[in-house]
Amino acid sequence: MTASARPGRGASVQTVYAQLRQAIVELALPPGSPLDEVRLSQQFVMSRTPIREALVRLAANGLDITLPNRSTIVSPIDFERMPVYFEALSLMYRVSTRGAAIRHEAGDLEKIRAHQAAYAEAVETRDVSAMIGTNRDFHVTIAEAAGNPYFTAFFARLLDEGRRLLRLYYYQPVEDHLPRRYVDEHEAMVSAIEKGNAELCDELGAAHATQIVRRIQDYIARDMTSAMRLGPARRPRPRHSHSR
Amino acid sequence: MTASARPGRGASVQTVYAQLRQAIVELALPPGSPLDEVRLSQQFVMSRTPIREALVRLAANGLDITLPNRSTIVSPIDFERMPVYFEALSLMYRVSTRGAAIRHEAGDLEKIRAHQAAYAEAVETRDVSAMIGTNRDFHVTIAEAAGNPYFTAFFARLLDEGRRLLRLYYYQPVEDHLPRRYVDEHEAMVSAIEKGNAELCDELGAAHATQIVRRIQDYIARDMTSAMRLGPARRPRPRHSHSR
DNA sequence: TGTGTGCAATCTGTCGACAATTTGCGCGCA
DNA sequence: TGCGCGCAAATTGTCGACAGATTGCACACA
Repeated sequence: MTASARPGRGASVQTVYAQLRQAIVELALPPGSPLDEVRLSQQFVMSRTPIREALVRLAANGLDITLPNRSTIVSPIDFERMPVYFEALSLMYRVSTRGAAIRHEAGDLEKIRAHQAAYAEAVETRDVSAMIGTNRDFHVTIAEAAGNPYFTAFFARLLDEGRRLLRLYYYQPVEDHLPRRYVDEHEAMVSAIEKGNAELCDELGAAHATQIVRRIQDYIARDMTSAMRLGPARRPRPRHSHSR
Repeated sequence: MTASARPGRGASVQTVYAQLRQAIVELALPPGSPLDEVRLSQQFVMSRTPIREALVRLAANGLDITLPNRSTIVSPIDFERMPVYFEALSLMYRVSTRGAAIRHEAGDLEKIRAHQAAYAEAVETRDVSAMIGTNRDFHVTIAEAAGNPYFTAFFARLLDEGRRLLRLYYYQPVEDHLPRRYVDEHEAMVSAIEKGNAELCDELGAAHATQIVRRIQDYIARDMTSAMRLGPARRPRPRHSHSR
């Protein structure tokens, strides 16, 4: 989030956009926190104009919300939306994997396998940040192999929003056998794509999504029970107060 | 596209955005035409700043493309993308109609029927512009009834992009029996939604999309044969030169 | 006459400043 | 002490201007 070397003409907006995006999806900027234009124009050493443009582009991707005549804020995580979020995610898992099975071309599998290897390594080294990032890249690359830019863009947007959820819940207890299970599921997907088995890909995508949903439900449930043990007077989890 | 009454603080951007969007989807601004900031700031009577912000937001919705250090242009229609476009559109027809069958609530059907009636009237009066607009509203309202904002936003974006295609091909010969057929198909969809028959909705959505694809394919084929009759020396359709 | 170079016009990217709106605080009043 | 009003600070929306980049034209040259 700190200012780096001053970029050339035209690159300022992209710099700000990329850095803010990174900070948002990695929760360095927590949901609901204000994005003050003057403060940002001081942190990055530039005028408010490119800052504003970056904020508008972030808003278009759903990463922040512009309150008219008030400060724009990092998009809150609306937990009520989680069911429909996973509905969308599940469908895109299925569609992208299925499409990749049917339409993947020479070289696609190599790229997919490369991301898969990176993910497996992140699991081995227990690098949570790398796990989340490489997992996203893995699925985006599959979507690209499916050759439908409309789906790819939509899926990438969903996955980015999902990275924030994953940071909150998914990989919290790193001492866990489940990430390895996902490595296996990914392997099965790659294998099915290579064989061109669309139906199997569809099933694997749906199962993968189901797995993730159940996983997060478990964490939320554990979360609430552990919070309840603290007594009824305290709010369940103050950290979630920014949702809405 | 002309300047209207000067709006208040904060409304300028929305005004420019809405007007440009309208002009683009209705092909008043043809694909590939440049969106000059200074010219626009003269047409609307305001500074370049709100113009730029509107252009950025349009770019985020895929309606224009910003060429660095050059003028931004209205997004070209890439005819090579049409197959994958219809793949995406077809899926969203199915998902939104299916979802509406399962999750529609009180009052949703009334809104859907209102749009359907407006569409039917547009067909009767042979108002092409109204047909395209009401058709979009009809499907967006179904998507809203399905209650998944992720799908709704994606679908709306696809339908807006589709409005340009429709203007180019779909409703060109107004003397046609097919629009009435779509009225019937819409009726069937509403009925299936009301009954909560998700599987039937899925099939109707897929059939609706297939119908539209075949229709446009017919027009393109007719287009090319009629162009070929002009002789081999002339390019098939100069109007398509802006694609890519 | 065709081609390469250089200049001028045009347009975008960025900046600093002003105006309008919102927000928070302090004050008066019951 | 609690509540409402009004002012001041802070922040956004908009503006005009300057600098850098690109494009097109004119001109020189072969």
